[in-house]
Amino acid sequence: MTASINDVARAAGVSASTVSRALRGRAGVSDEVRDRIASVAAQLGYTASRSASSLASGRTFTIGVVVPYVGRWFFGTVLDAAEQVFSAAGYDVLLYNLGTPETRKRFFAKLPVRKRVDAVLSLLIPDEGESAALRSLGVPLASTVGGARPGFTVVGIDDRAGAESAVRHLVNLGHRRIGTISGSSGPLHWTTPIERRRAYLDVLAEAGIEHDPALEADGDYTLEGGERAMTELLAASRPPTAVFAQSDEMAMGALRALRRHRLKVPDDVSVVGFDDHELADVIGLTTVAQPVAGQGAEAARLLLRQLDEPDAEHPGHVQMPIHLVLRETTAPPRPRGPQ
Amino acid sequence: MTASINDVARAAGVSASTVSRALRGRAGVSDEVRDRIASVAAQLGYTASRSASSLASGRTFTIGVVVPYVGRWFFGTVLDAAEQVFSAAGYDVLLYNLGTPETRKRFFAKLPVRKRVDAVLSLLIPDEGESAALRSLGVPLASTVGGARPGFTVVGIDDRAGAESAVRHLVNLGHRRIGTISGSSGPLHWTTPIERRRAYLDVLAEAGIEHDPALEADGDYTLEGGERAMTELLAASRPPTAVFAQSDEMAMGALRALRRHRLKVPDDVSVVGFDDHELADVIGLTTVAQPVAGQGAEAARLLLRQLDEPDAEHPGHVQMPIHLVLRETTAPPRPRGPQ
DNA sequence: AATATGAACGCAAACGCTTGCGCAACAGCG
DNA sequence: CGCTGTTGCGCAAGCGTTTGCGTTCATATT
Repeated sequence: MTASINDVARAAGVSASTVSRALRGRAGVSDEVRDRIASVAAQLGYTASRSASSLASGRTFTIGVVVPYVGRWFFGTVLDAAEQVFSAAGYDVLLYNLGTPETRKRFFAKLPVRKRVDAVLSLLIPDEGESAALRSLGVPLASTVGGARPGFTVVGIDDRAGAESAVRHLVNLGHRRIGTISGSSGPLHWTTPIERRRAYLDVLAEAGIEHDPALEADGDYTLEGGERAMTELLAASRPPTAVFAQSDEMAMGALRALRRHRLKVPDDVSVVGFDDHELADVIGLTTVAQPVAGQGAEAARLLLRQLDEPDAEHPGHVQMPIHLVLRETTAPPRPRGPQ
Repeated sequence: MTASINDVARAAGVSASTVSRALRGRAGVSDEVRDRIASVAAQLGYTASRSASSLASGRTFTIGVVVPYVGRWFFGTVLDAAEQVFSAAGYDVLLYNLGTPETRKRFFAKLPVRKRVDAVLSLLIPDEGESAALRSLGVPLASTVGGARPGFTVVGIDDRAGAESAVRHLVNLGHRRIGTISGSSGPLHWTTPIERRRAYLDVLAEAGIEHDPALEADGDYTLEGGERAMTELLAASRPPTAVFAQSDEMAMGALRALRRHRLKVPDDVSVVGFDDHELADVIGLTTVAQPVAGQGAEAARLLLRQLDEPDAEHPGHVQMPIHLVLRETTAPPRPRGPQ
């Protein structure tokens, strides 16, 4: 069918080993022979079979990337950036999309990446068992979400500081009834929602505002969840004048709910998000910006470095910068009548 | 390191061939032995090496998916849906993100998928040479974009009809100066922008409206491009009262531009998009809805069917339904003074 | 009872590479 | 001129599966 290494060897009048060495830039081949082999290979349209070469060498030149939802902006963007780094370095990307609990379970049970990848980049936070499963692969691991984890290189942001700046912004504007839409649900062992919520509580306490449980709702990190959560908050006996949504997509859901309730943003309710979604600017959403693509690229680079220098010292946790972006969904609370 | 088929064979007291047959459900193994092998394999945590098995069998159980930009909503969503179908069927997905001309060129020059995949799903429109390269792989091909192409199973929508319904909607509202933001740029041999533009021209003609070239601008299928294009249109001597943006992301860019110009939507300008982006609903964008995830899933299914029954008859082109979704960015034109 | 039939399993040859080792040939050295 | 190194290349043994074919043994057939 397609040309094999022996076809090339025969056509070039050398042995298969020389072809192998020549094409991969290994030493021990004269320039003349190397050129000849290269041209013959090109002419025959020869590409080494990845299966055969990885079987023989143990290297797969493939990176496994596991993602909760490729379709969501955050993950898509991280993946995009990471893929570019990997493919530029000659690695292929094997994608595992683990949206549902079943697919996730099946993935970690069968571990289809075993013997198939040189490293794994996880865009989801594995629980203890899942972490152990990944570690059992014996390859470098990285993650772009959550906090530091043994065996993983994780590049992330300071969730606490980011959330603090968001809530503090609302406090500084004069808000006292500040709600939050969190994303804590699901079986994810995710430090992110914990950190962000903690920051919310801390800033409130620091400002001397009493915490009202009726002002917290779960938005499941989705648009629809954000909408539901906002609706819940509005149903409180004393609804909030400002809301910190712990992701932009939930913030957008909140905006939708507010629109349905004929409430004006920011006049009636202020909203601040988290992520700086690509569309946050379009809708004028005030939010905490994090370098999403940057984290994907950085994680990919760190992984590659580990593959290149397995014995060197490698950072276990790097933090990327964040900053608050002021747009048009936050303003001082509407002056009230007799308070 | 990790267990091989011989370890399992030894532990189960059978030959490697029997293990192979047993684990893959092939005939010729008694139930008793099959069970024993299964339990031994589970105990040893054995997974067959994909490299070895595909080298021996010629099957890779891997699908190559090539995407222009994973980060963009449309492609991310298609990919998500397709991946689910593939992984449910036991196939892995090898992702190629071909955002830049260089990566794209390199991909088609080296064809890293050669001997690595059983089929290819392309979310970009290959030109003639690229199509030929893909066909040379000798595996089933599918695509979710553009029109019918020889050698490909393509699942798409009726772009012409969709665009017509969008423009006709604007006409019916009473608009006469209708602009369009197209996405024709780039070296993509893409029928989509051609079809959508054609529809735009046809409907104008059908309504007896003279075509004004100043009301066409290129938005490059991006948010920023849409914004630029809208700004251009507004600079026309007689700016449009309505705009048909040929994708939702460009429509969102247009909305941003309009906001910057302090123009009200839909009071001053109506906007209709195309795609029904997940956030279209949030911002109330009137648009032509197409089943994005549906197309990805359908294409994946068709590809799998071709792998299962290579000799059967397979459809070359399937069309999915579309419909106009009315929201809040379109309205009759503001009554003018002496016209 | 002899033979054909089929099921269950093992043998061994691929599959297409990589790589340690060996062997020339040649250069540099004293 | 012999000796040690170096360079360029081929040999052959893997890497871990799959699969065609052969063998054995129990069962069915005449």
